[in-house]
Amino acid sequence: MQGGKEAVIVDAVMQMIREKKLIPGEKLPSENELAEEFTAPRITVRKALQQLEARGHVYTIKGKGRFLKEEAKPIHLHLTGSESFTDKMTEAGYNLKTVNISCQKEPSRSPIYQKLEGNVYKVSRLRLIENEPMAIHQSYVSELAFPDIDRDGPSISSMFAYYRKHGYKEFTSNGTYLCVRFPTSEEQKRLNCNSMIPLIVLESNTIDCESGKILEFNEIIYRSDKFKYDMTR
Amino acid sequence: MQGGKEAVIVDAVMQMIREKKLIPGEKLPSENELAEEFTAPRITVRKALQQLEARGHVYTIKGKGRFLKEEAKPIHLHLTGSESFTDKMTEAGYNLKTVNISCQKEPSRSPIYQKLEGNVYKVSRLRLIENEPMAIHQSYVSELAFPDIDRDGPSISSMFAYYRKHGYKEFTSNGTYLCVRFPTSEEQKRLNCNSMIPLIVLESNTIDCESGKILEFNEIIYRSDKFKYDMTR
DNA sequence: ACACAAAAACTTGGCGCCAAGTTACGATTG
DNA sequence: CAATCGTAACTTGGCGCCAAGTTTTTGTGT
Repeated sequence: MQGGKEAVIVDAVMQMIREKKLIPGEKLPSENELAEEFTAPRITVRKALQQLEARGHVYTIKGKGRFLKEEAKPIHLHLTGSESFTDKMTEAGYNLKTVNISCQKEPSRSPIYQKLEGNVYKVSRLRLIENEPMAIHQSYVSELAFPDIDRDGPSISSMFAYYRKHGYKEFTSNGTYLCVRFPTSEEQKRLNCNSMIPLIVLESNTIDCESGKILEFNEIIYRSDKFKYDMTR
Repeated sequence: MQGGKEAVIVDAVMQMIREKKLIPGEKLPSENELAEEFTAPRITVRKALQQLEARGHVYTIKGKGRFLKEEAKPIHLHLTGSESFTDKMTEAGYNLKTVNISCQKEPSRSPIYQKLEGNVYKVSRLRLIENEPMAIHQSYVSELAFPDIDRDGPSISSMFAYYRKHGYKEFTSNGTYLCVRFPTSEEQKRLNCNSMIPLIVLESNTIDCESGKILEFNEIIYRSDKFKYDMTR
């Protein structure tokens, strides 16, 4: 895989973007122009530009050219507080909406069965801010703990509210891990993002403070480009 | 940009990897085989496979095929403690080495001049664990605070040691932000990674506890795939 | 029957050219 | 002179085929 020239072209365009030499909506140089400028075959230029598009920086109109995308101002998100995502966004004045995507029984091969017993259901919710999909919240809940989860799950929007309805009042967690990965095609559709927008995934759990009982394991999947992640304690 | 089939193929191969249907070193199906299986043009398959390669999952040998890369076991890294990276790794028993990459004066257009006065030098160090490049640490230091930074910078491996030599004893910071971005071609070389390995960048500063003086602004650039990031407080 | 060389079949990589869409320019018409 | 239409020049997108490397099969000689 010939990466040298392609990387140089990607670097050069990224620098143009960073230094504001290109403004959002502005047309990028054409493939032919860049091929000449960098003394590279057109296919190499195309690969570089397609990489930029996959990363979400650029959109393409056939016959017209490629244009720099407008980038939204990232939303400040405190990653290390104990407040829920909902509370954080609401307090900051954002219009937050939650849409339940699905409630599905996990297949028996799923690694969740190394952590939870009984039939485990994955409840997935899409979080939208100002009507734009920003994050996916997924909770893994056992039927042993919540026998009606299969029936209730498809209409749950807040897991905390659901747990409160079952008598749990205060919640904590005993560990949170962060990883970065790329969206599946399904996630691309849900989050309206390109194939190479990295997702920040926080894996954690929810524990009832009083009994120490694990209520769920969860994953919060954020678009990495939509938030400014504050790690300050 | 035709993304549908490409994304489906990427998903399918990623699933094969996740479910251990492919073991490291094993050969992937050829472009022609996948083109037939997914009823897609060969160029679409190639794009999908090249995406997997750019993400670091696959390596290619021309004439032979594509093979699944061995993935190292991620190193546990506590992101929210106050210990230095060096202390964390050393305490965990890893063989950590630091190589000074460069010390360069920041160009006048640099955004660092909105935060620091005087000539600012960027001191870059490469952090290797078991001789494998894992992270880049970059400190932005002003000549006003450290008049000899230009001369001393190229041989600095520990900023904390340098500050201690100047009489500073205890350090804190007043904020840390996390973002995810892709490596420049230079970073790809330094970190020995492909173009689409996301980097986790922690931006912070170092403050002298006693005087409250800002000693530096810094960025720690981690390969996102090499660590298991523990966010637990 | 075995060993070696050549050819065929397979693999990924690259390129030229045509396909499909848009814009600009020149010619024609009212 | 302005408006409209057709053509050329430009744009990105896709495909067939050849390039370059590897492996397998076939043919030949001992």
